[in-house]
Parts: sequence; C-alpha cells; structure tokens
Amino acid sequence: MQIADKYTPQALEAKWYDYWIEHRLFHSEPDAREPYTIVIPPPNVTGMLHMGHMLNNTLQDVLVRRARMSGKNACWVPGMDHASIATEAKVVAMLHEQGIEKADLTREEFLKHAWEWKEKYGGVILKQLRKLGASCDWERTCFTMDDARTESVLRVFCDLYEKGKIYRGVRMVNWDPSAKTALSDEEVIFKESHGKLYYLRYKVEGSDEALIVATTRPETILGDTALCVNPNDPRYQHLAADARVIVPIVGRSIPIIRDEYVDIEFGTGALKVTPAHDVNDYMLGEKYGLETIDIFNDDGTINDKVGIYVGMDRFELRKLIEKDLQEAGLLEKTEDYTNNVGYSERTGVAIEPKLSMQWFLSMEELAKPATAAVLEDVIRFVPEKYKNTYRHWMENIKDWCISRQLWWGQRIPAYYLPKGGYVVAVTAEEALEEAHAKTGDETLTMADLRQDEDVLDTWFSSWLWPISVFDGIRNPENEEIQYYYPTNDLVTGPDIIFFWVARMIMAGYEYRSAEPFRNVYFTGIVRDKIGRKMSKQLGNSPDPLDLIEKYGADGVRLAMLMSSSAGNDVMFDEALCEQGRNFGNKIWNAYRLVNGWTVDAALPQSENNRLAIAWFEQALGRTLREVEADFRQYRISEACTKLYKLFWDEFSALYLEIIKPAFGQPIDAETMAATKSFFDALMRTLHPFMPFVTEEIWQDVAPRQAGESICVAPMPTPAAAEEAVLARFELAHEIISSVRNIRNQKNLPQKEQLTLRVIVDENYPAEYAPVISKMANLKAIEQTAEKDAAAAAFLVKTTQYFVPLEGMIDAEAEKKKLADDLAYYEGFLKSVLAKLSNERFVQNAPEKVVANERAKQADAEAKIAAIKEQLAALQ
RNA sequence: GGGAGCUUAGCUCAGCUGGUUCAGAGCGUCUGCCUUACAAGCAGAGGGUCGGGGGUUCGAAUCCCUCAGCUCCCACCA
Repeated sequence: MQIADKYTPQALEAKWYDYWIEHRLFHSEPDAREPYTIVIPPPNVTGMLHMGHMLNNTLQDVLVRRARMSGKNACWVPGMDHASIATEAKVVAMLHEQGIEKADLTREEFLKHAWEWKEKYGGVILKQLRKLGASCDWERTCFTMDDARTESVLRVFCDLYEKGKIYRGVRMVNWDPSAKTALSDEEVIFKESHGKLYYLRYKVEGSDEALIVATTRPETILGDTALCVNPNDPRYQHLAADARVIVPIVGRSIPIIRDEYVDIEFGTGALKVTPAHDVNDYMLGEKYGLETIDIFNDDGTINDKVGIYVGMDRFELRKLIEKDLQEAGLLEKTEDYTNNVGYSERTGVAIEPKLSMQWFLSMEELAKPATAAVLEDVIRFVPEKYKNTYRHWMENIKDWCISRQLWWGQRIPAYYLPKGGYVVAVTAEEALEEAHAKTGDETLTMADLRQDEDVLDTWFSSWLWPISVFDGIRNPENEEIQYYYPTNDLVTGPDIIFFWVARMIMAGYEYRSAEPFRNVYFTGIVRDKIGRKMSKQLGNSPDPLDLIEKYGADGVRLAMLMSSSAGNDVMFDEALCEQGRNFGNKIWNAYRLVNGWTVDAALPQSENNRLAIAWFEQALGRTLREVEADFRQYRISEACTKLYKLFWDEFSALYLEIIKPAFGQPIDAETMAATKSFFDALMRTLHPFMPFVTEEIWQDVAPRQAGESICVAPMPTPAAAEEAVLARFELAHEIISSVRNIRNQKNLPQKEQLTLRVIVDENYPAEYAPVISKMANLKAIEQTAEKDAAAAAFLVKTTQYFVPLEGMIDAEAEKKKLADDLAYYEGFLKSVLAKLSNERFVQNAPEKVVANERAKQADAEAKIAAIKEQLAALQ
C-alpha cells in the first residue's frame, strides 16, 4: 500500500471504522482472558451528540482500547435510555404539531406513536458515536425499554415489593404541572427567584383585630386551614387559646395553632398553614390534624373545591388576588423578596408541592452497603472529592418516589382488585393467579383486574444497567454476568452522581452483592472558551459532527483529551481541534519521510545512527513507563500530552533529524528496521487516543495479514532503563540548542558550517560528537585548552564551549552577558552555601538532599570559575 | 444556612509524599527561516512576587490560620 501524499482524515476514518466492524474487532465473548468492561452511560434515545458526549465517550474509548491492547477481553456495552419524561414531552410536542392532542388518545394509541417515533428518530446518537471511533460492541446494544430490560425492571419491582421495600402512599411530592407527573427530589432544581412578600390581613373572629401574615404565595389562601404562631411570641400571647381567624376573600374560619416551628424573627411571626401545598405546612397539618384542601388541578389551574377563581392559572391568580386583596383592604403591604423556587429539571416549570398517591422505594437499607463501598474505596472515585458529596447524600437519603404519571415507560405491575386491594406481579397472568389466591375468588378474570396507570421513573431502569445489559436480573447465574460483572470503569458527569451512580451502586449490592464498577471517573462540564456552559439557547455549542468533518475524529479526540483532567471543566476552543489535526498531519508526514528512504543493504550502520537508536529506545521506554503510571491514576490528559511530545519533540525533531540521510542518499538496513519498529510502537501507544491515523500507518509499516488490526495489537513494553543514556544525550541536546541559538542571534545562515571548540571535562558527551556535528551543522569539533576571545561562548553544566566567529563578536555585549551570568551563579552559590552552613539543615535534611546541595555547590563553583576565565579572555 | 473546591506566564492548565537549577507545559506573542516529510512546518527568544497577609519548618507554589475573589453541591424558613 502506498501512503497518500496528503493527510485527509475524513477518507481514512470511514475506511477503518468499516474494517473494524467487518472484522468484529470490538465484539467480546467471555473467554479465558481477564475481562475489562465498561457500560456506556446510556444517552437519551431522543438525544443528539453534543460536546459533553464527545468528551465522555472519547475517554471511555481510550480506556477500552488501551485495555483491549493490554491483553484484556475488552467489552464496551452501548445502549440508550428511554428517558421517560423527556421523550414523552417530545412525542407530545410532535403530535401537537400534527394537530393531535395526547388527551384525545388512548394509552395504546399514544404508545404506538411513541414507538414509531423511537424507531424513526431514536438512537441517532449511537450512529454518531461511530464517527468518533467509539469501539463499542454494537452487537450488544441495549435499550432500557427493550423486552429483556423491561422484564428485569418489573422483576426488580416485584422483588422489592415482596421484600417490603416498595410501598404506596399519599405523600407530598414534587408535582410538575406541565408534564402532569410527580418527580423525584433529584429532578427539582432550585433557582433564586425574585418575587414579592405579601402581607395579608386575617381578621380575628369576634374582634376588630387583624393578624398580619407574610406569604410569597397569596393564591394559596384558598387552601388555608390554620394560622400558626410561635407559643413564645409575646405579640400573640393575648389571643385566646381557641381564637380563630377569617381567611381573606375566602371567608373561611380557621383555628390559630401554636408551634415552635414558626420563626419569631421572620415576617410578622405568623404563618398561614396550607397543608395541601407546602411541605412544612403538611407536617403541621399532620401534627395538628388539620384539614387539607387541595386547590389545584393537575395542570396547575384552580379546581372547584373552594368555588372561586375556578379554572384560573396559579400565576394569573397571584396577580388577580393581589388586586382583589388590595380592593378589599386586606393587603397590608408588599415587599420585594428573593427566595428559592423549585423548577422541573425537564420541563422548566415551577414545581407545585402536591399531595398525591405515589409509589416509593425505601432507601435507608439499600444505602448502607453502597455508602460503605465508596468510603472504603472498594469503588474508587476519581477525583476523590466526590466521595464527600456522595457520603452526605447517602447519609441523608430520602425515599425515592418511583411512580410517574406518564405513559412512556415501564408500567407499574400492580393490579387493583374489584373489591379493593391490589396484587403485584410481573405479568398479568401471574397477577390473576395472585388475585385468585389473595381473594379466594376463582371467578375473577383478567378483565376484573385494573393495572396501575403509572409508569416507573426512568432511573428505575437505568439503575440496573450494569446488571441488566448482561441479563443478570433474569438469569443471575448466566455466564456473561458472571464474567463481565463487576465492570471496571464508569465514565460519567458528576451531575448524575445521585440520579444514577449512587443508585447503580445500591442495585449492585442488592442484586449481585457486589459493586457494579471498580472506578468512577467523573468528567467536567464542557464550556466554551470564555467559560460559559454550552447550551442550545446560547448557540455556543459547536456541532461535533461538523468538527469531525472539518478536523477529523482523531483531531477532535485529541482536543478533548488534551484539555481535560478528571473532574475539571473543559474550556473548549476550536483551536484545539486544529492542534489535534496538525498532530495527525505531523504523524503522517513523519511516516512519509521514513517511507521515502531507500535502503542500501550494503551500507554499514553509522555511529550516529546507532547512538540515535540507543537513545530513542530509552526515551520511548521512559515515556511508556510514565504513561503507564498516568493511566493508573486516570491522568489521561497528561498521558496524552506526554505521547504528543514524545512523538513531536523527541521522535520527529530529534531522532528522525539525526538519522535522516542527506537528500537522495540511502539509509542502512538496520537503522531503517529500527525506525520502522519505533513507528510501530509509537502507533500502538498512540492508538487509544487517535485510533484512525495510527491504524492507517500501522497497517503500512510492516506486512499485515488480512483482518489484522492495531486495535488488538499488544501495547509496547519499555526497554530496561539506562538513566545515563538519557542524561548524556540531554547534554548533547543542550549543546546543539546552544549552537543553534548562537546561529540565530548572529544571523548566521543555516547552511554555513561552524566549528565548535570545547575544553573537555567529564561533562562533555564526547560519544555524541557525530550527533552534535550533524544537528548543529558543524564542520569540526576541536578540543582546546584556551579561551577564545573571538568566539561566542557558552556553558553546558561545567563544560565550556566556543564557536569561533572572527569579527562578529561584540566584546562589550559578551562581557555584559557573562557578567549577568556570573552574578546569577554567585547569588545561587551564596544561597547554597547558606543552606550548607546552616547546622540544622545539615542535621535535619535527608542525606540525599544534603549531598545534592553539595553537588550544586561544586557545580556552581566550577561555573563561576569558567565564567571568570572567559571574562578574563575578553579583556 | 451547611459543605466542597479553585486562585500559578497574555489565555488554558500541570506541578503527586514539603527538598534536583522548581517556578513548568500547550496555545498565543516576538525574531529568523518557503532548509526536498510536514508553513497544518522548522530553529530560537521573551514572559510569572505561585490571589493578599500571617504562621509551622533547616527548607513552602506545596502544610496550617486568616482575608479577598470566583465556582459547584446540598438545604422545607413562610
């Protein structure tokens, strides 16, 4: 295969993805190897790929590809989430556009539309992930609402019900009046809102007195059933124990109760109690046996319980009632007020606390093993700071409201009996049997049973994900769940730590008695380059597919990786994609260079080339070890940067330049072979980060069998470390840089060959002379004992070097430079000596540190001497 | 109201157990180069009182206290 002249990622990326799929390289089956498993955080079935997904899935792909190349049986299970409320809202909106209202449809009709919609538009995101290069085992794609997952969910529901953990009851829940469903606490977002504090007059019955009550929600007076003051509040001591007040406008007489819950300092110290529409009031209502009057319909309009303002919207009513109160002389005053109001995470409308019959899962017992697992690092959080967040939530966990008044989702498998009561069973048939057993009435038929109308919270299916994708709920002993579970890494955002991560851990312990994953890597949020969250409204989110089209998936991946450390937000700048693409180009051209050389089998290997190979082997080995360590700590961004620099700065700028034959000249066979094997190793280490370009080159660098792929090639192993090689080469490199610097400063043409003179000492890397000559373009390296006035001088460690430049030396400038250096080193020496003459330092500091200081001293002294000699020579 | 975190070069960030010439990287900037792999490039350079103050220590970007600014999470004060 002849490699193309130009790097065009778009062409080769499509080609290789097809190749990988064709050869089923991402497919995993249980075998004798160690498994490495990741389950994808299932994106919403309605979702489109955004930058957050790019980050998240790039990281997963890096981990899974690296594991695959490290000899593990890597399995990345993809899938989608049915996203109950979001999807239902989308389908409702689509039907509305077609002139169809949900209210006019039966449940079955609506679900038919929804499934059609899902088949047509759902799962776009999974196709988009292929463009990114995601190495998912697509044959395993799951959907949280497919048959197997649904059955798993229903079984878990029945099981928890039988264990007494699921109960049904009337509770105050978060009601979304737009979606007309209850929500869990986690689905409510509190935002600071500017409103008013209304001071209302409640007339005391049988008296001219009126109590002033401050409220933010005057419309709820319709549901007032008491007024509450603090028993210790001196302002209200005169009121009779059985005093009553009249609710403004409504005219209802309500009791005054006394409870220390009321804050004397706030407002007037008097609180109106609306048990049906406020959580705290509800508690007071329970305590004092107050009547609860639910004044709202499901959509947030006023119902007919009270008989006034019927059908009005809650916010419309707030405005109207202010006016009506004013006119009736019952509004004392209003003040501007800022407080926290809960909004629905999905629909954005203000949440209405509402009493309703819902299903709950009691969490306390489930939370125990799950809390311990994280605190004891059985499950490791990266970064660790999220342990605190997790612990706090788990220790204060509340019961989970799992029912939703929606149609899209798993319908609650509870069946009501004609004469009251209900049975819970996975299927209607089993339910009927149960019903027969429970009632003793064998004449009951399916038609007599009425299934609960509600569906389950989406997260009630996703919390089983790591188990259910391997069918571990229905068949707990099956080979797959035994092999793949617990999974290894979970990569997700901290925003769903409670929604999802915590609950998966609980489900894991409940149903497998084991953690669902060993490590959780929390990504940050992708922001634009000025720090704003990316959002549709702001229009500051680039379309990932456009980016891939423009820069190639490899380039975009590199951009995501280089700018993200765990748990930190990513400031995304398109320029990073350009950098990524440029890196792909660099790799491409480096390979073209090598590929263009002709080998002369008769040519012996030069010392120059031999040195370069020995050095690069070490450079490569060092980086491999560092990268390995970085991966253990999930420092993926660092690992990526190190490999970037290895390839660009060390391999391309140094190694290839050292061995590069003169134009048109051949290269020896040994060096060529070593270079190609370096390429092979570099491609393999880079492959998890940039899968496409590395495959293209890896395929070309050596003969490959059909179906062979870098995806399953082993990661290179580092050569035994020889520190001295790296240290000596570093000296040579500094010499090269210094000569080049002189060239730059003196404006000397690149082509003009220079001479280098050296006063040899132990820090002169003599063995690298041929490398230095070539890289610095020298005609000779000469040993000398004398300072040379007509030369540019420099120092590397303790060794003095001179580049003779007859007539080009500005003696004054040289002197100034040397004097500056001298001042610096003298200052440095002084500080070192200060340390060494400090007895406490010498006593307390570790020997190694002290020895090091002594070395510094010797070094500085030698340098100072050398500089002084040079200065003397200039006189 | 409670908790967590951040502040290092113009920008984005790394700096791990306090100790190597430790003050770093990438990008941007500046200088010189279209040198036969790559201008999507090459060779160089400049740039920081590590947010302020105090403390511990032989030694602090690193540990402690404090102040300031920013961010996030949790929380039922109407």
